[in-house]
Amino acid sequence: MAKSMIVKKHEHDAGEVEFIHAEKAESVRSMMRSDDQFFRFAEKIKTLGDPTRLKILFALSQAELCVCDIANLLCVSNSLISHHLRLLKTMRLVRYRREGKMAFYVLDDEHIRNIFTEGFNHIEE
Amino acid sequence: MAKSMIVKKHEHDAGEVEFIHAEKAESVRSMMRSDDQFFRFAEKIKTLGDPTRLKILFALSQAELCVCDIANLLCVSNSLISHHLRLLKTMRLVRYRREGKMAFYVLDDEHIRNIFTEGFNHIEE
DNA sequence: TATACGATTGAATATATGTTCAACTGTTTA
DNA sequence: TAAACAGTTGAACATATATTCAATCGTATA
Repeated sequence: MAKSMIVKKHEHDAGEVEFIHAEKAESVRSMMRSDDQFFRFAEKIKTLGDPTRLKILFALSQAELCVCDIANLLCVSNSLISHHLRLLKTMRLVRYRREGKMAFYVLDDEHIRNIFTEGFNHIEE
Repeated sequence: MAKSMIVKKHEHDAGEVEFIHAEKAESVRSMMRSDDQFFRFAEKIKTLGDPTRLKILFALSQAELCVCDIANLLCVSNSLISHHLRLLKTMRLVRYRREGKMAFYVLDDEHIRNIFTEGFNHIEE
């Protein structure tokens, strides 16, 4: 109903953080990992959170493929595949080998291979 | 060295897609899942690809907590937690229960609980 | 009943991210 | 040696996403 009325916050001693359920919350706090660990973990997961990259990884879990064939397979540009492969390479999820003017990529992460071979929609993260 | 010279593309019969390594590529193509499956899978993974949500899920894997305590625990606003919880609820990763003016949330996904209890940095997706 | 409080919501913002495009590299081959 | 080709790169763009802020809801309480 009414809004923006005068507000007089309940003054609380210091600037200390107050939990409503102190015991439980403190116990959880003691289990918490560092910000950095959560951040890095999230970065790794993000790498997998894109349909195009998932397709690439799935394809590379089936066979060693050159950039060109991956692009045709997914019906997208060479350039796009190359961009994604760079990221996947940085994250050490794929490995590559040069042969003449071609570059052959393979999946280089057994955990991801398992996700795909173990049914895909079955485990589903 | 030089650039933008006249280009005469090698004309190839029809508009058919051509693989460089036809046999391998066709075999991989036959294993491919639908766009929709990749898309939905990626959506689920994306939900986990954020540090704040990971922290929330980890906290809720340790105990049932109210929004307010989660916010204090992570040193972020109530509002932010609420936004994230809505998404997590939509994705059926958390469950909640109302009690008076408070809402208590818990983790509602055993697979995620395993990821956390099995070492966190050990499996690391 | 008016105020406080926990929680939710929507709009606004800033930033991150996927995709496209054009230019370029290095290798092959005609 | 010049053209074709596989692949890479950086800038530009559009969209998605996380976070903030102010307003609001419903419940409790002084």
